[in-house]
Parts: sequence; C-alpha cells; structure tokens
Amino acid sequence: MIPIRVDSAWKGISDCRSCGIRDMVLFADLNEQDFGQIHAPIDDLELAADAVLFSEGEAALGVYTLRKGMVKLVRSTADGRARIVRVLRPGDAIGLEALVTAHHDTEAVAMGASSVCRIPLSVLHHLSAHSPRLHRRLMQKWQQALKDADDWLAELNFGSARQRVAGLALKMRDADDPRMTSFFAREDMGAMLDLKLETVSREISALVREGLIRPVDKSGRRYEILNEPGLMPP
Amino acid sequence: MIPIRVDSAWKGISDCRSCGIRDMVLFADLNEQDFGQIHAPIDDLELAADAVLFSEGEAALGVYTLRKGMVKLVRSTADGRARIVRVLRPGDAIGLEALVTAHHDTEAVAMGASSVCRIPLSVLHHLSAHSPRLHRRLMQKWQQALKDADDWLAELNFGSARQRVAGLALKMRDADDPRMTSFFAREDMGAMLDLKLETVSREISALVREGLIRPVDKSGRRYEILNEPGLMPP
DNA sequence: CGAGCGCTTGACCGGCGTCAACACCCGTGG
DNA sequence: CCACGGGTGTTGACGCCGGTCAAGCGCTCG
Repeated sequence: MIPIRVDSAWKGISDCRSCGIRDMVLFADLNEQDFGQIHAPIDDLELAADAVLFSEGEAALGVYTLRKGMVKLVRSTADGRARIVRVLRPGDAIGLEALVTAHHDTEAVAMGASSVCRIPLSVLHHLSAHSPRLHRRLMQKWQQALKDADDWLAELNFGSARQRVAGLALKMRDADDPRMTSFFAREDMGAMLDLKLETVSREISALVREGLIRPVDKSGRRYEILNEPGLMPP
Repeated sequence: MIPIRVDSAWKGISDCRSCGIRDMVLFADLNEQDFGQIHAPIDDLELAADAVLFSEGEAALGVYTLRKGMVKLVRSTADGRARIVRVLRPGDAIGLEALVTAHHDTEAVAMGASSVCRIPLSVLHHLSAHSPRLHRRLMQKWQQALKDADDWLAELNFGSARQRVAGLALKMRDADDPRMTSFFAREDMGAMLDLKLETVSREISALVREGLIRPVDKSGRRYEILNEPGLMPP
C-alpha cells in the first residue's frame, strides 16, 4: 500500500482565539498581546484518509496541531521496511522537530479524515522568544511527545503478541467513552506492534472468542471492551 | 539483578565556563551575562557502575548533563518487566521531563563509572526565560532526545534478532574510532532489543563466527567491526 | 584455590511467520 | 439489478526462529 501524495485542502485561515480545542493546544494560554505578535496566517487544512502531511526529510513549512482525526508517524528503515513510531490524537503537535532542524524526520499520514492547522515556523520562533506562555506550552508538547514515544516502546513493543494487541486496545480507547476502542488496518497495527498482519488478526479473534472485546462494526475497526482487567498483563 | 540505590558522590561545584565538553551541552553558548544569572550551584557528581541517578516517579532536583560514561533509561511495565528505552552518551541531557513535571518518569542508571553535572530546576527556569541562547539549546536537546527515541524504536526494535544485534553494534560505535563498538551485559542488551539474553549471546557468537566482528577483550563488551556492510540489513 | 557470577552452548518446544485459501464488503459496469 | 473483481480481514497448515531449561566454561575476587 503506497500512500499517494494528496495535496491537503486549504480550508481557511484560523482564528485561534475562538478555536474549539484551544485549551489543549500550543496557543492555549496566549493573551491578546501575544496574538498581536502573530504576523503570518495560521492555515486550516482538511486531510483525506491516507493524505501525506509531510514526508521524511522534507523541508518544513511549519508545525501542525491536530484538531480532528488521527495521524501516524512513519519512519522507513534502511532496508525499506516501514515502521509506525507513534499515533497522534487531537491536541497533539505534529512535527515539532522542524523548530530545530527546519526539516521533518518522519512521515506524517492521516488515518481517516482529519483536520490540522499549520503554524508557520516564523510565528513560533518569534513567540517562543517573546511569550513565556508559549514557551511553557512548547515545553509541555516536547515532554508529551517524548513520554508518548517512551510509552509506545515500553508498553506496546514488549512481550507476546497477545500482550501487544491488548495493550493497543487499551491505549486507543476513546477519550470520552472508555468502553470503546479503535483499531486500524491490520497491516498498520502490525507496523505499530512489530507483528505480521495475520498474527494481529489471530490475536484479535482470540480476544473476541474469549469475550474480552466485541466488534461493533463490520469493518473490524471499532470494538467494545467487555473485560478490561482481562486485557491487562497477568 | 536489583540495582542498589547508591548515593552518588559529590565531587565539587562546576565552573561551567571551563567545562571540557561545553560545546556539546546545554550551556554551550551562554555569554557572561547569562552566567551571571546563575544563582544556584551546579554540582558535579561521580557515579559508580549501577548507581541510580534517579528513579521512576521521583521528585526531581534538576536536569543532568552526562559528561562521561553511559546512562540507561529504564522503564518498568505494569507487570514488572524492565525495559531499557534508551542509552545516553556524553553530551546528552538526562531527565529533561523534570522541567515540565518536576518529576522523573524513567529510572536513570549508570552503566559503568560515569560523571554528570546537575543543573537545578530554578536555574533552568530562569535562564530559559531570559536567555534566548539557552532556550535554543534546550530545544535542540528535546529534539535530539525525541529523535533518539524514535530511532531506537525504528532501528533496534524491528526485525530479526540478527538485525537487532547488528543494529546495536552499529549504533554503539565509538565516536572517535568507528571501528570499535561497545556491548553491554547480555541481560541489558536483551532489555534493549526485546530478546532473551541467550538469544543475544547466540547472535553475537554468530557474528563473530562469520567474521563480521571480533572481540577485543575477554569480558565480551568491546568488539572490533571487521565488515561494516555485512552488518547492514540485506 | 574455590566460590560465584556472567557468558556460552546445547536440546527441545512453542509462538509467530509464511504461504495459501477463503469470506466479506463495496464499487464498477454490464 | 446483479455479476464481477479488487481490497481487506480471517482462518488453516506447516516450518523456523527465538524462548525455555539446563549444563558447562572462564573470569574475577575473596
């Protein structure tokens, strides 16, 4: 499955002051004075499923904030295998590394329809130097990203196939309804957990057979968690 | 092997202006004015092998810079298994997360005798707000840490046991002499690569047998790389 | 010199990968 | 409206890689 470069649709210029998820994002606690220092437009973008936001090694236009949907960060190894290093969810920052290197060092691909806003590097460079509020938020985003990366490694890429799939089920629970969880294409799940897609499928079937989870759609993406402790390690 | 909490030996107060590795570290490009704003002592600490610099969940005294030796970051999963999420080398910052949370979320353990200096949180909070030079360096350290984490996941925890051990050999090459590389206790290598220590030992033996690497000490820690392309993935 | 620890090696087995067939969903076109 | 075909998920058979258990070896240090 080779994702096709889809030009993301420009959706308008964002008025961050009235952003619906402002309390989660980089601009969370900017004041009027801070906003007055923004001299480049914050673009809103809509991404179709499998749209590539940016590619590995590409020069960066800015840093993104994920508003809706999910985005996978993909890294290709020297021998051409693709590894999903993390999955980002609404409120997460995408491509922070561009602040330092002006390039992206992973590929970012939308998993399903998503929307993001792009904050130009110039805006972030200026504000991070002149607004202690943004500066603090930026630190939080770095810390969150690093913790996510470490969690991903320690929890999802360790132990048996069964433990990994169960761990992913728990990690991908809905924020609002913790009884529901989202899976992905089996091949993607394999790239996340370092398993083959057949193994992922088998383990999911086993969890269903044992009554720990229950599919709620026919596409194999949404499941209800019936027995949470049963998914935890023994 | 349960590491015993070893109180690190206080070695003196650092004069960062004359630091031997200053060009690599957080304080790399501070000027005299910046140094004048440091109102708490930067302590130098010497760590014995297996000394615990800080533990998971512990309140943080500061952020550390590794001057000599190597430090492993260890995270314990819910079911008690220990996973090494990264290995830090001289110049790397240790415990950056404390800047945001004032707590450490991994355990840091010295691998062999090491030396670090501790920069109090108050100093970093003050300087990061008042010195754009430190602010920039801090970003670099965050970016480096996140890239290391992603690399660790994508390169060392993916593929066959053979590929993982070979990848570790390449990653752990000496900075000054790229023909030499360092291994670790087999159990530690297992915790890094998600392999059992016997498997690690077998794969190392195989690499030696095939003439790709050659042991240069009797402890099994130092090896010479004889055939670099042979270690790369096919 | 002996005890203990870490490394290596062997034998065996189970979990996961491989290859293949099949089921199901959905879009396309007759 | 239904036939067809591709994409994705599931399931089965089989083999191999890596885990398990155990024995033996070589340092290091008391």
